[in-house]
Amino acid sequence: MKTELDAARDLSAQIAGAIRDAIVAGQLIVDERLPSESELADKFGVSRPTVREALKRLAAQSLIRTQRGASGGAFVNRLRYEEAYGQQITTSTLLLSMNAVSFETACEARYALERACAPLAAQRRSADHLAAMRAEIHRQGQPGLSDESFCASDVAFHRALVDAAENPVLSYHLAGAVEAMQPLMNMITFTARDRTEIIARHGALADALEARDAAAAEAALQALCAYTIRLGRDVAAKRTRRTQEA
Amino acid sequence: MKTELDAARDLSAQIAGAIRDAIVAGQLIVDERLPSESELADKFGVSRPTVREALKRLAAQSLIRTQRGASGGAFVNRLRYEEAYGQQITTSTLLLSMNAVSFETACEARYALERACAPLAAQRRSADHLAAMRAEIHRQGQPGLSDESFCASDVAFHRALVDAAENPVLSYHLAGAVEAMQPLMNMITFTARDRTEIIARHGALADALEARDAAAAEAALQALCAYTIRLGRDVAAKRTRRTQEA
DNA sequence: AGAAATCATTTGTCAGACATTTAAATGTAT
DNA sequence: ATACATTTAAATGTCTGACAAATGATTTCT
Repeated sequence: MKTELDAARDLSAQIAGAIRDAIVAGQLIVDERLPSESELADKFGVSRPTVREALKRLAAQSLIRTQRGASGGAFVNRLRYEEAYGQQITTSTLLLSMNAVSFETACEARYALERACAPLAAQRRSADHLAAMRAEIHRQGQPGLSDESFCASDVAFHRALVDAAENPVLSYHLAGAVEAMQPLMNMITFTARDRTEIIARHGALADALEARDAAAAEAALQALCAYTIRLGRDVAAKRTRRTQEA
Repeated sequence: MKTELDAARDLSAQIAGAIRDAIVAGQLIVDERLPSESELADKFGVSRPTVREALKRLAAQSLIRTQRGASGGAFVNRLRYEEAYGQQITTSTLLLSMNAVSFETACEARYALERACAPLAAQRRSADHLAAMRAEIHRQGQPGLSDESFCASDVAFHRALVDAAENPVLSYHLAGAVEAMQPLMNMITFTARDRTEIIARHGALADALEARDAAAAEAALQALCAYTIRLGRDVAAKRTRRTQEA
């Protein structure tokens, strides 16, 4: 039934797959202890190092955690949003850098996704969310702020927007999209005028949420998207010109 | 600088982290070969099994691939969308099941995200995308279709919608959201009337895309979302009633 | 009874060996 | 000289056995 597919894979990959399937299928529930490495080795007919490699694969995906000592072992891990965020961000970042995704494509995706949050955020935003956004806007206006810090604050601002939608599933999916943009954004040099423009848009967005005006929020995001893509185009154009000169 | 954080982790986790950082930072480029396991063992001052565990961790995240034989070894893997999809879907599915996310929350997130695709899909949809959607609609209308197949077709329909936006980054982020809903959807029993209703909405959505009418597409999605959440509520209500009876 | 010491279990790590795969080098025959 | 077969070397895959370290349970001593 499975030998055709499995034959091509390492034993540790097969074992990891079998255990993962059991977890996904709910045969192993959260916090349940797996058999010890020796027992697993016997069960699968392999040596302990092979079992360990399989377990490390699962640990890398946060599917299990291990504990040493008596009554230790490998336990099915409750996948928390915070852990999933990290992996999601790493994967998204690498996807962008390794596949030479254009700034425009990534930017379009990011703002499209944020736009999805706008109506919910307008409806549910708390005073805390608004305060967080205003704080970042203030930060972005401070003189002497490095481009990198400006980008970091931009990310924090947008994450506050996403969190304002009060939907953890949405926050999870957007974490990657928002954070993965940061390396791309860091390639942009923001002039004082650029910053003023962006800060104004952020202000408009915060105002819209405060007024619970979904349409205005979407419009602000749309404008922000267009402006950011324009900035990206300028950078690309400058680089092309420089390359041609050289 | 790092010893405080590293001290708590296994050697294999530290080594995997070091290599991962090098990949993310671009110090190791795609298709570049890592030193052999023996060389890595020397370099990090650990044994080969420990290095292997570290490499398996990275392999589990598709960051590297290994090849046997002469001139084999571990190579930095180009993270492809297809591979990333799979991990994304597994993670999303587990996040939903392990954190007892309500059907409503997941559904809301999914449709909010799809709504983000609607304007782009309306603008860029090709004849192929439309054909794929129509085909799934036709499939959904066939008598004798199991609930499971109906759900699978629903997923295929929505993925066609997402792909119609012609933005791979968007497709990637939505893959998890759409696919992870399937197990939750499978818990619903669709009556003939439910199906008729859903198929009508799907038809309206396809019509809107064909007419390149973004607003109509968003409206259709909104309606579909509301209807699906209602179905979920009914199921939950029935289950509660049954539990109380018992 | 309470604290200390011991024990048993389990993961973490190491060393060395052999099996298997694969590409390159070598040799051979046409 | 080219084409094919053979050998070789390098690398990963796997196994065995061992010891270290952590940790909860047990026993012992006060």
